[in-house]
Amino acid sequence: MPPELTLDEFDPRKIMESGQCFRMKPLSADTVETVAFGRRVAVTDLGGRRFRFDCEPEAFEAVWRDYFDLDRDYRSIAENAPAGDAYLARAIGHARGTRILRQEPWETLCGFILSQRKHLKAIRACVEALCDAFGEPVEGTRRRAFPTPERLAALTEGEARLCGLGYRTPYLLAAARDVASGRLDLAAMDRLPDEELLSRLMGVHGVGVKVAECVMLFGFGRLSRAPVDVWIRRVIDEVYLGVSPFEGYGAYAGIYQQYLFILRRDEAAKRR
DNA sequence: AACCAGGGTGATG
DNA sequence: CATCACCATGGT
Repeated sequence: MPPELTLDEFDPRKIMESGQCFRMKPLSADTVETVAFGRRVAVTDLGGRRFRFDCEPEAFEAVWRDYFDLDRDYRSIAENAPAGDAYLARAIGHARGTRILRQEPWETLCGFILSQRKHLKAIRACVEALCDAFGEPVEGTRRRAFPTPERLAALTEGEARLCGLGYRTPYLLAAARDVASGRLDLAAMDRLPDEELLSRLMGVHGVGVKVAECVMLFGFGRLSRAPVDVWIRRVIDEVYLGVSPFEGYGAYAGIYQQYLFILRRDEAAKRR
């Protein structure tokens, strides 16, 4: 019996379009599918805040409950947003239902290394190409897992480049070698304080502040981190007059950042 | 068909 | 430290 439950402030389709993950895709009007942790799940919106997770109950408890951050009270996070911040209030209204996924650090690191100077669609395409070419099979789907560090570390630059990575190819291989060699122990880094985690991640060739912050937020569950990308830079400049508001946003600054990002990006898209 | 994309690096003031 | 050209491909 696939788990069914009632969830507040949960919108899988919005999460899919949020830009924090690159492998979620629609199966139908009310169902999305993703692959992570070597498993596959399909989430169906049944209406009335009811959702079905198409997976084994053990997998739901072992992986997906945590992955989708289902035990966090996003309603109270929205209600406790900094007062007197009209733009943030609008962003919360617009992006409501988006949660911060707890993704695998390795895949998150690679995904955001590849994300630089790419649209969401293009990131998805090259991540999926990497998985198709070098990932292990996953039960219950024809899609494949994200390739292991060892697998990618063994590739030549020419092989990897076939997946459309462009000039990011050496960056990805550098990350793979760091992790495969043990020089970068992602599992152990889970316990590091924020500043040390940040500097370790930035030690990878091709990883700067922005990518490292994204990995912290989306791959290590550091919800206070607020990556500054081009969209957030515009929000800071246009709305907050050049002064970053994130220092005052507290432990969930990363969640508010995500809402601001989505609003600003979607507003720009509407203008075209 | 130009133009730009959830940036980073290395070289120069 | 601030700035800047350049990076390789794919989408629009």
